[in-house]
Amino acid sequence: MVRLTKEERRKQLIEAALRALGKKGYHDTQISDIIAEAGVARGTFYLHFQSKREIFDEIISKIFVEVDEVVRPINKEDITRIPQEILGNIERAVTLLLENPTYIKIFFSDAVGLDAEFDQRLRKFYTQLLKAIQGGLRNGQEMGIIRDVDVEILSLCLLGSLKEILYQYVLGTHKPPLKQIIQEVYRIVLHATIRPDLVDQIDELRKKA
Amino acid sequence: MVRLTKEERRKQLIEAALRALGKKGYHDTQISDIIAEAGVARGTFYLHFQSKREIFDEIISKIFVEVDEVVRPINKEDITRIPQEILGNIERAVTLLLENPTYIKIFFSDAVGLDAEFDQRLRKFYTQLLKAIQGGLRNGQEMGIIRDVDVEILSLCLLGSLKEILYQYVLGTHKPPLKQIIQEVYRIVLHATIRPDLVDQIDELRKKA
Amino acid sequence: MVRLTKEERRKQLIEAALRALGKKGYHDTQISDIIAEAGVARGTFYLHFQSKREIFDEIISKIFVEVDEVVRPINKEDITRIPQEILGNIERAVTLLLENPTYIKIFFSDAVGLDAEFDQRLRKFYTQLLKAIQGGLRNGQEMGIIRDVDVEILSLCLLGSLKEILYQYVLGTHKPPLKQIIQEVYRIVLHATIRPDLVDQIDELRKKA
Amino acid sequence: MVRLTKEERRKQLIEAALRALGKKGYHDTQISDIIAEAGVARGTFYLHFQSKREIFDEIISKIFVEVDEVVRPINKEDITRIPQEILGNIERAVTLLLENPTYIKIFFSDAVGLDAEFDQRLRKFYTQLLKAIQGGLRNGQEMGIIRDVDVEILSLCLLGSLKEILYQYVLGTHKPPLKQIIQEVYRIVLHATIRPDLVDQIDELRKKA
DNA sequence: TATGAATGAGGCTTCATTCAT
DNA sequence: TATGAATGAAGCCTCATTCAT
Repeated sequence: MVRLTKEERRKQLIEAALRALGKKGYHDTQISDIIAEAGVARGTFYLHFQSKREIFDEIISKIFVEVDEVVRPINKEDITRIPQEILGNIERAVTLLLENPTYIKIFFSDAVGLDAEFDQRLRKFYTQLLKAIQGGLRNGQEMGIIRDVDVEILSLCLLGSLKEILYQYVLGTHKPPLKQIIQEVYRIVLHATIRPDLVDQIDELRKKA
Repeated sequence: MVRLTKEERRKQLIEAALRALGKKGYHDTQISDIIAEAGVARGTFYLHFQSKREIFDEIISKIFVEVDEVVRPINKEDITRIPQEILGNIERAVTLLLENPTYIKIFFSDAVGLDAEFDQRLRKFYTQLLKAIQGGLRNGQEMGIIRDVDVEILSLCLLGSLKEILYQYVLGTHKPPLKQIIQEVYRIVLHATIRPDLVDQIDELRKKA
Repeated sequence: MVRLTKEERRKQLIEAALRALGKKGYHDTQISDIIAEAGVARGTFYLHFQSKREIFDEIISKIFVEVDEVVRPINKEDITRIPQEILGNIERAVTLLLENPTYIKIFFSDAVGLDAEFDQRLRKFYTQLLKAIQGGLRNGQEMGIIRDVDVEILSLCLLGSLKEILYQYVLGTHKPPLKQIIQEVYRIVLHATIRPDLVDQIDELRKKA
Repeated sequence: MVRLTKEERRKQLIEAALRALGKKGYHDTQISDIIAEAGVARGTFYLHFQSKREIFDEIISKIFVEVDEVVRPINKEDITRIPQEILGNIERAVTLLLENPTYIKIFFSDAVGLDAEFDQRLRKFYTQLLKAIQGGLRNGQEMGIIRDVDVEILSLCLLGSLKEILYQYVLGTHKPPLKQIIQEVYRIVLHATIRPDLVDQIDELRKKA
């Protein structure tokens, strides 16, 4: 019988749950899996979490927080730095997710349809993300950089593209080096969004930075 | 007690299951839901399907078939018709899915992570779809129409964009008219893929058609 | 596998639960006991009752109803018949309870403290019973038959006496013939309540009847 | 961490358990409740009691002892003092119980049906009590004071009356002042037991004393 | 073919008790 | 003596599947 402090055990259980979730997905992950992964007795789990649901909530929140920490607001003062900053956000987010493939699995599949309450949290998260993207795009349009395009649909495309790449990455279908992914995504985004005649010019900015 | 032929009953059960699935998702759909929806006794279900899993498989297959039927191979002989044909494929697929939102729900959430066997089927489906898209893109590159871009990543972007739009559509977040969706997607795809200097030219082709 | 109609099985389960309750009391009666007693699988229980609590509620209600059916309102028109009618009520109630000793066990011990909701039902039942007794006593006082005594306390004494006799009967401590119990209780009640100088006179009335 | 002697801690735990029991009843009182009430760690409890059952036994014994200490044997030499002594016993017992409502709760509800062993202790206690009452009654019959009545049933009535009054008192249904309760009970007992023609005479004795 | 009562493995959670510190 | 983390048996309930009618 190994004794840890409450805090340590809690953390360990969350990590164990994350591993279990990664292996089996939410619906097939049982308390048994989590405690086996943690090497702990059944009762110990309930010493730290009131229910299976609670630990899952904790995990979701944890992921939200980590993603939030990594995505920084774009400083729109200095136009020349905008591409770089967008790129930085994408890079940091993608890196975080690729380093924690389970996060992707949870976000993109398990969680959806989990239950009403969670669906709402997830939807809210995406809605905010989309709002942010849309804001950026509209801003670009006002500045005359972004093409005349339905901003809402374009934002969905950007989000969907990223999600799909990550998802397939996790599935192992396609695993190019991280740098390359970012690079390509950036270029695609560029073409999809920037006024055709400005693409080269903008890209120059980035290369300099 | 209504007596139907085996085939009729089977079909009726599949439709009932589809409705139930649409309401609750795979994991929360119980046999009880299906038979309630079908207005049939418990035993009757097992007269037609060996297990819950089997009817689900059937449904998946059904969806695959329908999607397959709607996506037609592009005739590459006549270059001028290519955009139109691609557009046609997208339109037909999108229409099918939007008319059967449950299909989307199943594909994009429930099914993922269902279990190893299903995951493989789904992956295979997507792999084929991606292969087709990639083929088209490479073709376009050879012909000098498509930009010099990582075809694999671009194909993921296209797929992801479409999925995301459909998914958000189902969630009800964003519900523009079908025509507009197709239109915008097409334009985004165009810019994302076509050599910038050819965009206008190509678009002309489509308008004529 | 024996098949009964839903109604039959339900009834059988209630009877089984009643037996189990009689043997072990509420807190120690497990679903296992009930289904063992009924010779039925675990799932079968839940086909008929949503929870352990539900079947217990059902049983309580059943007992309430049976007791209610047996206790008839006293007709105060004909004074000479009042003693006889009271006696009849007591006799029928006592007979019912002695024939179903489990009822007594449940009422007098298991049930008390079960939980807030049930406690309230039980309390309400007793309150009504006490009200009825008190009404009878006050009536008697107005007619000059019943001694000048605190009616509320006297009613508690009457109720408590009866409960105790029944309870000890069930425990097996003291098991005189039913007739004798009724007889003695009546006489005790008589002396405890009736104006001393009228006792003999009143008792004559009963003997005639 | 306050350090107490073994004896002090034990006493403190018993008091805490008594409070917990009073709030929730035996079946719903958990070790957690007791230690929370005592402000002590889980392990500490088991340092002093081997099991939940043990502390409960201790409590029961404690109550038995206290009741025993309060009920004094009747001195039958001086007939004139008998009513007073009986009254004194009742008064002291009732006072003790009303000052410790938990005792009543435990005795009259929780405990009953607890388990075979405890049931036996309780039954033995009551049997002794009843024997004592019966002894007194028979004595009175020999002396020609008590009516010709079934002593066993009468003793049950007396016990039951007292129990019911106390129980309803605890429930809060009826809370007259203590003095009045004793008074009324005495009068009821008097009429229920004493030869009708002696009632007044006997009551005089008490008033003088 | 149709019914719906019956089954029982399996999951979640509780809580008295133990044990390392 | 005191702590509180850890244990695991045992109970409740669900639900896919079976089977007698």
